[in-house]
Amino acid sequence: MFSKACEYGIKASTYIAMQSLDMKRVSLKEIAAEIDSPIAFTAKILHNLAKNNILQSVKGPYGGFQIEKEKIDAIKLSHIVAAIDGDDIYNGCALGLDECNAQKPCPLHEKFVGIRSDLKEMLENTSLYEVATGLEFGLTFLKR
Amino acid sequence: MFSKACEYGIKASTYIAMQSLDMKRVSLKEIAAEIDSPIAFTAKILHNLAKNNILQSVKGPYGGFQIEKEKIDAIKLSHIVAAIDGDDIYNGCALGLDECNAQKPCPLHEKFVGIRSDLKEMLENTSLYEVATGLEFGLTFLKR
DNA sequence: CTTAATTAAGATAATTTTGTCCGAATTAGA
DNA sequence: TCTAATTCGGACAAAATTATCTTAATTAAG
Repeated sequence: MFSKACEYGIKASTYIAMQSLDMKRVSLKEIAAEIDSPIAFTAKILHNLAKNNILQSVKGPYGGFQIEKEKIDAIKLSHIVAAIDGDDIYNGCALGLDECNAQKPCPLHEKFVGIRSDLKEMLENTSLYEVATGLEFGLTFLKR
Repeated sequence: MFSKACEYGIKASTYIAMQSLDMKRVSLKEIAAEIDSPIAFTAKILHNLAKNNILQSVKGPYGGFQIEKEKIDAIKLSHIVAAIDGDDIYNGCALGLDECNAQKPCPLHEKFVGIRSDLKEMLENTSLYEVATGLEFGLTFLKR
């Protein structure tokens, strides 16, 4: 479904958001430990998300990653996925055709219309706030 | 969504089914040309599907691939996907957790329950017959 | 100003997926 | 039986993804 990079990106963003709601900036090392991901690979993903204005990085001692509190509700899963994997997951053809639409559909096109739009809608309507609070309340988990 | 191998597998099976409905056996070369796939890679995928009893291969001159006419309606997309990609697409965790369920869910678990079950149901209920006839009637396409 | 903690950035490596090549096995037909 | 057409099977290669390593840049604090 998602690439490994995207999975890490979503998990990291969720953890950073949770800590940012509590005014805490978190280090790369802490993030990687919390989401069980390779440190250097995670660094690149976070760098990418920072470039895409989804989170902020701060260098130096006491540095780390954070998300502006006011943005946590505005950032949707679709933003993170688009930054890392692009929009193929909900806009691309299930069979990989370059041109696949109602006019010239692949054999699975109609079958995927509903599934893809449900997925797109879910990603566009699910905020980082929502997933981060579930984590904070101990209702959801990032490891195991 | 699907791996490249799985995309080729679905397209090839659809084309073979369409020709088998017309009592025609088709060669690897013809299949690869019709679905626009690399020949040798396609051979391995078809070999796998043959081992999994989804289609039949016949060696020698006038050999090629075919699907028993009576099985075309019984073969579902889920069988092809399971043989090539496994069942992760509808049974796995969206964030890659080994253990992710209602008792110990990842932050996206609930969000994906509906999407995954829709996808599973669709793959389990869509027969090769259905997709092959759409292709035969010129309603759907395997290239471009 | 110096030091230490941290992210940035790029080179490199490992792994997985995708793709190619070639000889072996099979088989229909001359 | 011989030949040619085909799949089979395994080794190999290329590309993409995932992961690691090293050095540079930045910055807080003493």
